[in-house]
Amino acid sequence: MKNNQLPVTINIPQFRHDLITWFEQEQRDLPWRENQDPYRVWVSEIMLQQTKVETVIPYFHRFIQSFPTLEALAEADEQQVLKAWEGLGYYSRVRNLQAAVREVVADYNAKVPEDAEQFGNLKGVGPYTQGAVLSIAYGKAEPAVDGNVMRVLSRILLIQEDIAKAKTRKIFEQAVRQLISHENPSAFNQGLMELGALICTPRNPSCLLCPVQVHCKAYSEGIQHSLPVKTKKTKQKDEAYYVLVMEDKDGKYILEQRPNEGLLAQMWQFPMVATKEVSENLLEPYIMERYQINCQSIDQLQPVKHIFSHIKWDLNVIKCRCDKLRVSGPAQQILSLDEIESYPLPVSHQKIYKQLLQ
DNA sequence: AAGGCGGGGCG
DNA sequence: CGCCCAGCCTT
Repeated sequence: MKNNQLPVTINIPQFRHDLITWFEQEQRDLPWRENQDPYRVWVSEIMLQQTKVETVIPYFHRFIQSFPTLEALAEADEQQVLKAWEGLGYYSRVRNLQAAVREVVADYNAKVPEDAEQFGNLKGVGPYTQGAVLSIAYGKAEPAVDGNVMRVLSRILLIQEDIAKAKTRKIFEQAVRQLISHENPSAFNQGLMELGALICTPRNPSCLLCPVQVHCKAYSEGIQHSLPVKTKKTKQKDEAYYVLVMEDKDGKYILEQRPNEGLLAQMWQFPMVATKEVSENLLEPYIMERYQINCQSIDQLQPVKHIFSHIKWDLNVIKCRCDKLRVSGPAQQILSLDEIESYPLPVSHQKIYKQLLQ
């Protein structure tokens, strides 16, 4: 192994002590901190990926209530699992999680493996989640480097590498391996993240309240605001669709399931067609040809704009009153408003659904 | 190494 | 508006 570690020149024992003492004093009372059940810790870590704590809390309660144990989740209906995740985003997280717990039941006698390699090879478990679950649930001294940790340590240790680059994470993992408390890896890792969430925030960090201020090189040089260095910029694509809300005389609607892969995989929606595929005045014949359905009338509902991290959707919502609906494929259903309630819809289509309720 | 993959909240 | 959030997977 090459000895190219960055110089960690802070007082390590003092830093550990200051961080852990602060964490034990100031940590938030969060539902996944009630105990160290590896399953609950695991669920929380998946939910918290790219998602704020306040957003996760209600989802965590509902999810654990519906699927209290690893076995319960393994045996659950996939649609119900997806429904429990509805609105949380990044839906592959929960499909991977269920696949992984099924793996644990099949291969590890329904016990979350303590072995880093075994746990890390499970679906949806990357380097961060691996270290987080193993340290928090099992007390293993493994690094758990997320965005918080990179921000906090970039400031304390004055690390100027671009955190948008994939290999940079390894630098921080090496730093954590030198810093981490072997007596209490859980409090150390959670302390770094809690510090990032409460004190060492992206903008306007509260350095005057920081329990490890005396260790912080960025603060001592007054450059905490310019760290971490991050280059990646997002460019969004614009996409415009007609959303076809086809309603029959019984107040039922056609819903279709999205493909198994890609954006909003396996979620349900009102049928959509890209506006560039058909001009608005030809929608009726299009519906006739594509869905074999005769429209009696066409109305515009409130248009919906929806922003993803990488796409902007402009949804032109068209309500078609139809004499009789029919499905034109296995991925379609004719459903009442009540029945739609039990299907997982992306937020953009929940907005449309809410219009129909009025 | 870079891009796809949600949704919400903040300045 | 752009940025960030307890990231992972595919190419």
